[in-house]
Amino acid sequence: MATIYDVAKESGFSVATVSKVFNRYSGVNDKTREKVLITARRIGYVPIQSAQTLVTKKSWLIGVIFKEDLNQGLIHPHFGGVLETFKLEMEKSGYDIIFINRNFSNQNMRYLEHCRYRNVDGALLASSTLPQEEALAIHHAGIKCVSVEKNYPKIPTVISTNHEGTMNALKYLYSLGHRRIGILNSPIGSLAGYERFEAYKMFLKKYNLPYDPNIVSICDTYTDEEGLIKAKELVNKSKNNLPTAIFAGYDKIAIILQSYLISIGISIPNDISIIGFDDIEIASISTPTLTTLRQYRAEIGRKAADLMKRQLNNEKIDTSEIFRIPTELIIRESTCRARIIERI
Amino acid sequence: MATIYDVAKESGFSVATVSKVFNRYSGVNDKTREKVLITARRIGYVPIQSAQTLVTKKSWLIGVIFKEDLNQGLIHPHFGGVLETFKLEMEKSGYDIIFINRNFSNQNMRYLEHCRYRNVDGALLASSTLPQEEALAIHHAGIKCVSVEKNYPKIPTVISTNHEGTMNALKYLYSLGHRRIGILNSPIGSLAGYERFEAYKMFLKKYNLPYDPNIVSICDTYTDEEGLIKAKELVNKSKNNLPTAIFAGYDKIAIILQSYLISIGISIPNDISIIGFDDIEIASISTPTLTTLRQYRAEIGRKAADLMKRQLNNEKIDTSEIFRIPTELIIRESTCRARIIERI
DNA sequence: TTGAAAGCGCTAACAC
DNA sequence: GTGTTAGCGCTTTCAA
Repeated sequence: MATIYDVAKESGFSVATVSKVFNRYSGVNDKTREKVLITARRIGYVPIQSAQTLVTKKSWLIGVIFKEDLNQGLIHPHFGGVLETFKLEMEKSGYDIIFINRNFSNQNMRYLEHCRYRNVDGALLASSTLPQEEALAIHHAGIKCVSVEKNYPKIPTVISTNHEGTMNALKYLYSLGHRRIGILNSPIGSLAGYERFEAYKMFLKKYNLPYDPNIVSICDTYTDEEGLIKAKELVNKSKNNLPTAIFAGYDKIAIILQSYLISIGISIPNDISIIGFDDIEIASISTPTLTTLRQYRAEIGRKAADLMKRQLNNEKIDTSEIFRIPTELIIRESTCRARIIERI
Repeated sequence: MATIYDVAKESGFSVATVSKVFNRYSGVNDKTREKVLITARRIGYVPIQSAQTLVTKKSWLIGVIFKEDLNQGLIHPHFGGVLETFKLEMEKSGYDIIFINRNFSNQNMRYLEHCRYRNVDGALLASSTLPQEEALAIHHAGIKCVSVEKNYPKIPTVISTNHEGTMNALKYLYSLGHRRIGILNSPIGSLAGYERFEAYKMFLKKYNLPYDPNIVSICDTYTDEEGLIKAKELVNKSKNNLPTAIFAGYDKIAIILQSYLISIGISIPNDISIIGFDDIEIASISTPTLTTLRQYRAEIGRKAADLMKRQLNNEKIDTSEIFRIPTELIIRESTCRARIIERI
């Protein structure tokens, strides 16, 4: 492979000059620059990143810490969508994306080790299981962080308006006449799950509706199996007095719930209305199609990339509040007006 | 950050010895090894990959060239699935995954340039639009390649048994009494599309059925819009004599076709049976659920990783034939016995 | 505007 | 078994 020395020799200038050309320094004669560039192209010179990194300490690499219960990884409909736009935006500025994992060694702090091993300039935290301690260690190592999942002190977070979204969903159900609204929620260990559940409780208070544990089920993990178990649990607990509507913490679980209810002879939405959260592709294809809160994944990814770039340019970022991306209520077939009988 | 010199100084040995310890050389005293390791852990030493790469020319990085019409990127249900397992398997052996893109400069051979810039040891070719010329340039640069999309000379390819799968699908339809079977195919520029279409034609010949261009539509791209256009075209061309069954080149387009047919009052499967290819998640959720050929994406990813690792270990790989992963016919609701009336 | 040279952190002869 | 040392390909003072 051609090195900077080859370009220097061939063009008749020194390596210092060639380096300056490639790093867009000002103090280079235009003719010199042109000659160097032509020579470089002719002999197929490409600067080697590892050599650059060694001296500049800048790798142009962004680590992605991306791991959840499901091990769905890249195909995860929500995070995969966020990541796609984040990646595109970072690539525009010359950064490449690399996945950080825990295979690196057998100690703790493995994510941090992996980050240092690869010298990443920044890290996108998109793991529902990354402990605060590890996140902060990465931050303190001088690696610029942005989170799109949990909220860590001093690290900017980009996430949907879970509270408002959930409120809107519940108000919509209320407007349809529903007064007995259950919840099948995502794990409250995740920020999204926590905020949605808090919104649920606040809604009940605000509208003077009783909190009935018999129509509340909360998952501990995001697996399909657990989703089904909790869906059944919810039905069993309330079988003498089923809710007329159920808010499901995310679309996947809404679909699981819907299928289960249909399988035991409950009609959706006539007997029970269902509302999800995410608006993943399946939501518009399932039967009935799912009323849900759309998350703007591309917007989240774009905002995260923006915050990342600004930090990489050493701008100060306000980390005192979470950056929110609005959600939108998408009304489809899984919700309808509560039957009058319910209100007697 | 602690360097190898710090470890050397602190432990009382030389950098050469420390290096040997970290590279698992044999000629190191056990006690020495232990002391070095303890010191390294104590001061938080992590070897810097860019320094290692500079001297060893090995980056432990695998580039993924992953791009298709749809720009779905990571969320692409087929390639995303393949990539996920590939990534996991490569990570087990110490390799990290990096995405190679064309933003690198403004010339041709941009993928190759990006590969060299990052010094990748191998490249997974998963792009439906990567020209042979560029693929071979990467191969000739000494970068180990595996393809999971197109077939390039001298580069091992892992792909599903498209021919047998399509044959099985069509035979199944035949066994249900269908004699007028249409096809709404993926672009034949892709290997998958080509092989499936060839299998279709061979099936007709084998079963002595006429080839009728009125029930054949082939997409030029993988976009949803094009899918719908070609679906309509197929129906329009054959509206006086509709097929009783249609083989769709991939699940997404099968769903689009199905929705369209239902929207114009055609009943699935009673009027027309539909069969897809992929078995993506939606296939089991759509209404009716989709009969389809399951592709074992994890198997493809695993086999690709295996071939990659073997090349990285300088094993010779037989590239004379394509490595095939079997498909499986998954029978669901979108297919049924042809009505007798059709056979009169 | 250009060039000489030191050094980034590591590996791998080679010498001891 | 262990240590010395010359690079790997690049950037960046500093001097010319």
